[in-house]
Amino acid sequence: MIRPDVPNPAVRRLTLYLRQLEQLLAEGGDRVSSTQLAQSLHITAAQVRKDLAYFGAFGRPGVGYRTAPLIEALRRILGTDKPHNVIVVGIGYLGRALLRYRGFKRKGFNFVAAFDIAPGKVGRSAAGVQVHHLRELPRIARRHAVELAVLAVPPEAAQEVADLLCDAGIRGILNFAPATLTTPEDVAVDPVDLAGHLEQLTYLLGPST
Amino acid sequence: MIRPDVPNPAVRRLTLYLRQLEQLLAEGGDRVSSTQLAQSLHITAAQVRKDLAYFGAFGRPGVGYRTAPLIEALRRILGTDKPHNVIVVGIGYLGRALLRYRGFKRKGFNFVAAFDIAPGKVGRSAAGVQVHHLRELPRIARRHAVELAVLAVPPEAAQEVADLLCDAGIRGILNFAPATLTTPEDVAVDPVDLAGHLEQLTYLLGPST
DNA sequence: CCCTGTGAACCTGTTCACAGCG
DNA sequence: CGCTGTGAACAGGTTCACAGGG
Repeated sequence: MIRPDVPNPAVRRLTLYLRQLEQLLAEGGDRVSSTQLAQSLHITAAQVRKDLAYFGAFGRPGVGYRTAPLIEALRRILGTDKPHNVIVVGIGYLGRALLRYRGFKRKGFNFVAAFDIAPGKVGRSAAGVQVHHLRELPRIARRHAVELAVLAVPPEAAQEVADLLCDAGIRGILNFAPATLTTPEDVAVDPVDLAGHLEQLTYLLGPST
Repeated sequence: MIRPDVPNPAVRRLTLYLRQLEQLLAEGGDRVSSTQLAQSLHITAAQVRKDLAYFGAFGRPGVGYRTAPLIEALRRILGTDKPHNVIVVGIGYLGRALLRYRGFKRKGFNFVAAFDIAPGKVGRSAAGVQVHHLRELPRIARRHAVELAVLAVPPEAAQEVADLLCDAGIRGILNFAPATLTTPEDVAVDPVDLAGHLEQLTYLLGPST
């Protein structure tokens, strides 16, 4: 199955559509129009239609989209129709919070192992997940066929760990370390720079106000 | 001082330039070329030059950019040359981890108060910050002239709390709740959907591989 | 008549290529 | 000669506007 050429921003919005649809379904709405969806997300209706149309004709003219089937379709497209095994590397406060974050499990992400190098952490468990020494990573990642990793280590260690993850067959890295990672073509990195996000907001506060 | 019309992606990259420059300075490099900067961030040199040129002529032809002054300039542009008071609303695991996250303090963000509604949390302190009842928010936010808030509450409560924040004079919200917020024009929202980010990665894993 | 799907027009942001300065 | 700053060319995404189906 060949992936059609879809703009990256459109894929990011798919997540938002899915979220909105799930809420809508919970409230008993079994149909939506692109206009409704657009308004609740503060974007245009044409945008919604075009984004969805990249992946198929899910709606019916004159009617709109049926909520439940569209949810299912979006989950299949995004890959969250099946559960995924995930590992976390770096068990500081952030790593622990992420292990406990319920939004992940709700989407079918299961943490199967955690990794660190601090003697005080290795061998214990965090949020019900066993913490292993980093050197065990290749073995354990392969055993559980893990494809996704969450990286929450200090920036100095990030690249080194990323290399290890790539060697261990990981295909996607959610990177919380404020560092730019270099990975092979076939390993995706999604960077989340927490301090950077706050910095964007201070920019918007305006000059010297 | 009127802000020139700068593309949003360019502002986001400013954060990356700053990060790279700080690392470079720590390693003793007192000059950089757009090419070096570009390579370390996996973008083009023209991009770097154009982004910086939106804000002024910081470099010298034939030489490049001087690290220290450029860092200073970027901090001033982004608004992190001065410290900022920040509050956190929602003291779950994520909220607590964010209170402890060192990357914030390193950029001059100081948490002056935390808020929740759970009786077991209110009145205690988390990560050295006092946890108040949500109803105290307006008073405390105003007293400390707080402009920025981190929102880490359940999605159902997000909009309600956002309204409260806006009324309390907050100018920017870093939103970790998976919900789209509606705010007045002059209040900026930067959404960080953690589960959404992992979902982007599963999309990239490809269909049924 | 309402609402989708879509080519075409438009716009924003990126890359190119070069003039000009140290 | 090296490297910046920048207008001009280009590319990628968004919005428009309408044809066509329920």
